[in-house]
Amino acid sequence: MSVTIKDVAREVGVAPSTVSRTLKDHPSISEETKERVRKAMDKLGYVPNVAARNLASNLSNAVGVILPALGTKDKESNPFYLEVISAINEEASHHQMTVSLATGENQEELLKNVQLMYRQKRVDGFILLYVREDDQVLDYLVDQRVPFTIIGQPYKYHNEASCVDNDNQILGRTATQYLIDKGHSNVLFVTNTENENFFKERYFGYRRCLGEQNLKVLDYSVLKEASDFLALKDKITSSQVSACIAIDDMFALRLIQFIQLNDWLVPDDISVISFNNSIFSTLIHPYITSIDVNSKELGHLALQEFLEQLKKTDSVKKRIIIPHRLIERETVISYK
Amino acid sequence: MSVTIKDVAREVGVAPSTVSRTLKDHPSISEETKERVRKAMDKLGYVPNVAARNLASNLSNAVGVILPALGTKDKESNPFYLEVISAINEEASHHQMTVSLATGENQEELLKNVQLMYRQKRVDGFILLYVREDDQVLDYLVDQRVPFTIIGQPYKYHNEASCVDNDNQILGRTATQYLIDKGHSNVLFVTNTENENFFKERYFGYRRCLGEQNLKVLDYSVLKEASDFLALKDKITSSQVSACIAIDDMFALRLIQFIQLNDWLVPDDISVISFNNSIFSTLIHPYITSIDVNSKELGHLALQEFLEQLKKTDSVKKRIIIPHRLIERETVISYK
DNA sequence: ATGAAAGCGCTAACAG
DNA sequence: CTGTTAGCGCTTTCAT
Repeated sequence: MSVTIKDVAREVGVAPSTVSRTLKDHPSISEETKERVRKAMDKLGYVPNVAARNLASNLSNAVGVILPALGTKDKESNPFYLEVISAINEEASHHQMTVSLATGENQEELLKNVQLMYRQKRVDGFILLYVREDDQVLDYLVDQRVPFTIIGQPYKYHNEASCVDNDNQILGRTATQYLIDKGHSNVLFVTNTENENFFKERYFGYRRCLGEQNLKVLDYSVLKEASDFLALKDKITSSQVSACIAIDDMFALRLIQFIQLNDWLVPDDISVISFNNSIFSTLIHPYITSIDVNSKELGHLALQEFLEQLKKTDSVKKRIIIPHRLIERETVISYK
Repeated sequence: MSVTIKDVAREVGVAPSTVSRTLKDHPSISEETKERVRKAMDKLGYVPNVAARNLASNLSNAVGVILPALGTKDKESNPFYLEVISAINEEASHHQMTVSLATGENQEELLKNVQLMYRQKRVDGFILLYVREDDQVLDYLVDQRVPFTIIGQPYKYHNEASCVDNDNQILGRTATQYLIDKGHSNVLFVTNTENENFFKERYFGYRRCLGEQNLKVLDYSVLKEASDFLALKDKITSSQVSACIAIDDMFALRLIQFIQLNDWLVPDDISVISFNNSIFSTLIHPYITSIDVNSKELGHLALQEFLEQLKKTDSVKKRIIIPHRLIERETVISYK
């Protein structure tokens, strides 16, 4: 049926192992025979059978990408995930690897799927696209010494987890400093999620930035349910807030709407800056000034780092920081 | 290392083949021994090695999901894809299959990746998440008799392609009829894409619906670049348009913005209805009245249909239609 | 109803 | 530098 390593070997008049070695560019084969083998491969249209290779090498050449147990439609609609997945996939195909997805309706199901994928040897390890506290999936990976890398920063296992991430503290600081530079002195941090690690970090960056410059730092405000409306309005008025930092673009859109509902103008009365630079920031005017987290790069490097982990399981569990980029648009006014 | 079929066989005192047969619930094994084998599997924690299975059976138990060659950030941000992918993945895991992704920066790269995945036997076939004219990928699949099913409706190969889709003509008709029922008689179809099949179908549904009732049918309007602004404004004014059908939610958001820019109110002056019922329809007020295409169901059925194709390659290339659902929100006013 | 045995296509010692 | 060979774990005839 399809061309095998043996066919190629016969064609060239060498042993199958020689062909196999040529495939991996093994140093102990002479350039000359390698060349002859490669020619024959082309001629016969040889393509390695991954199943056979996997069985023999006990590797699957596949990486599992773990999505958060969705639940909320908000999460599933976040363009960030697909962007990162595409990036991982691109990079993976450059390394002759494929990516398989691990999803689940809830944590238990997700864990089950992850375990099965690994035990069936469908994947060599995983890249996690989320971080949460008390994550059984993460526990499993660490416990079983499954190779993995996280996009984000975990709550624990700081020395057992390799991760690729933005420096969210710096992100928070960058946003804050940008507003300060534009002449804002009463800056408020607004969010719809308090538990995510990236929120805590960004908020902390905000606090330190203001604190260091002896400017007024405000406790963050939550805007999630209708009951939060009044509190936020009061806060803005009483603290004479002139600028808000929103936890991400999608939320910023809602925040802007809230501001306008209260007869304030963006950016004339209140400026807004946010994170992610996703499609949401250029959906409607005023376009949102936002900090790009570089999702492509996150994906690419996550895969490369994962490959490192795979090569030597004992390799250092480093933490790779991806730079960001502030995109100026229409939601911040300058007082200088 | 890990438990194999042999270990189980030894434990029970049967031949490996008996264990293998139990795994597939082969009829020629007595229920009694099957039971004993299953017990032993549980006891030893046996998990089949897919690589071995794949090699022996020449099947990979994996399906490739082909994403459109992205290019535009708009496409990559469309939440529809991730929703469908998740749904496919869910269904796949219920059938002991995994999904691998096929992506590419452009058509050529995508084709290359698809071919490689298939020739390396990483996947048994594909599910396509897009449709385009003159698609080399589709040509390849049909030409090489690779099993596949399309989510959407292809331009050609009507008898060689199994597909799962909404009936976009009915969708267009549903939107139109809804507006008519609410007392609108001058309805305009607005889009930012003219080439996609789903646009053509929805627009055709719109035309037929109005035509059959002897109401005024208008040529569709395009709103893509700044140069389209004036034309659209004139059209609305001169044709006394009271309602617009937008090609999807994301676009509807932009359309609404355009309308408001011209000092019209939604829905007081102009009503809007759109398709997809994605996150974009409930992002900002007025929330958009939209037709849900049921992406979960699309994904689930696509996988099931793909499995059919896999079982018997010669099976009928049917076309499965997924029902839709109109979600009433805040962008359509009733004159009745 | 069950067992024996021959592969599936490739890798990786071990020889030479 | 290259060949020989013994598997990797499972499926699947062919016997019994």
